Amino acid sequence: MYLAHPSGLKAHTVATQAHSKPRLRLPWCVQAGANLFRDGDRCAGLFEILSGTVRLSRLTRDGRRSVIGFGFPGDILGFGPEGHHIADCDAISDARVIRHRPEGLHGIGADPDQQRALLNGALRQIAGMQDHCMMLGRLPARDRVAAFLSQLGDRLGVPLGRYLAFDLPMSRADIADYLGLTNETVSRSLTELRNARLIAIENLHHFVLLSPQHLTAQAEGEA
Amino acid sequence: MYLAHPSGLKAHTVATQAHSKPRLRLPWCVQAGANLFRDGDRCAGLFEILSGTVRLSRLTRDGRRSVIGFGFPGDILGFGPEGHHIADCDAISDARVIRHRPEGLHGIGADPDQQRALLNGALRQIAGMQDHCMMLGRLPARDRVAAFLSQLGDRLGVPLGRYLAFDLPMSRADIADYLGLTNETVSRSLTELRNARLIAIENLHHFVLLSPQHLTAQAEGEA
DNA sequence: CGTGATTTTGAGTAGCATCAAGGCCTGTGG
DNA sequence: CCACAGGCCTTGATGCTACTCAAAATCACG
Repeated sequence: MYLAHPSGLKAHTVATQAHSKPRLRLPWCVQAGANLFRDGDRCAGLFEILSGTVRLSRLTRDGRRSVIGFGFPGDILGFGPEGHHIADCDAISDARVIRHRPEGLHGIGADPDQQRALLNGALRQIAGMQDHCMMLGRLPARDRVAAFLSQLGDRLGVPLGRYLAFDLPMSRADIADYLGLTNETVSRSLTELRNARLIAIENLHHFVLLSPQHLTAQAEGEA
Repeated sequence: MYLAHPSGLKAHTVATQAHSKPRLRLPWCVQAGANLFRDGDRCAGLFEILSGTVRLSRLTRDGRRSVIGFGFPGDILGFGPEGHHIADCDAISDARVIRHRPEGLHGIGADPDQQRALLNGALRQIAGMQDHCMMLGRLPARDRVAAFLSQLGDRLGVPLGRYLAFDLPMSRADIADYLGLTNETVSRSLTELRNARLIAIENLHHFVLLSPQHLTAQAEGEA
């Protein structure tokens, strides 16, 4: 899978390493803008994000870009089917990552616990992509942006009274390519949500969700 | 995963069953319109499609439907994360299915070969859903329909000279819900492709791809 | 053959993309 | 410290695509 939540996958991976040969390498610092791997590369391992944010993207034949997803601290990502990557992965902000070896995937004597953990992570990942597909197919622009901010709030938000505050590390263009919109439409949707008092934009990359419940409702199409 | 291609997964599953207790049940006939499982049901097994076509769909809170995917002969589908289904599965046409037990997923003494096969299937499935997301986000209606027909041609098509012919078991509404369009737009796109001599529509459910290459090019946005 | 469901076609509209200009931040050099 | 240049981001005007509403045509089934 490409983006797995820590629960389940992370715990198993770490536990596995504790009683076998060290498969853990030292944290590796990646500068903002640097590339972790490219579409078509052979998988050399699994990347666990310790800090920072990375972006998974693919290019269409006509040169346009689609952002598949983002990786935040705690996520594990970096292997595709048949042992090859099928997306580009770049650091959006300075990041620290650990590289794990991919024995669990393609080795002969793979650890069953690890395999089951990986499989569970993959199943969760599929469920998440189904949600994403439903959003792309059914929601109007404003609701997609609301859904995106709502997800980021759940993932990164720190409580601020009844609000949720978080840093938004990616650019408007990244968000647009993730949501299937243009950056102009993303920008317009953000001001719309701000005018509706659902969010506050402290500066370009720091957001506050003023009414997470209403934002979630918006994200589910309950206008 | 939800929809796995036969290569890799099917072979392993069958091989596994050959040397252990019989986990195979007799083929089970499902009438068109009947339900295999529902969103929220506990997973009772994996379904392998022998003949016919099934549809995986989910409902949004406001009652609209999204079609996640279709299952054709050779596909294996039917388990989600945490041991629960997260979609409805219905037979579109009369179908024969075999139900496999889900030991490979959640059992303690799971077969490693089977687990690896399942994981590989899940990874392939994720790759397919990424493609679907890119399509939903970036392609105009006509190209989405072209991509859909092109995929069906690859999967179901029988050569007819330089053409590819196949039965299209699902309704226009199903296609629309799969592609994130309305049935009117699907219909208009089909006539557009017919007028462009890329396809022929013998009757509502029997199609011929007159120029598979051009159709694929269309599907990739190369207008 | 008749009835209801599905599909196709048509007219009008809403929403998003495109094209274009202006504003805001950042970093650099005088 | 200030001026300037180059990105991003926002806002505006316009056109096109696909949705909505509506009706006609075709198909499926009794």
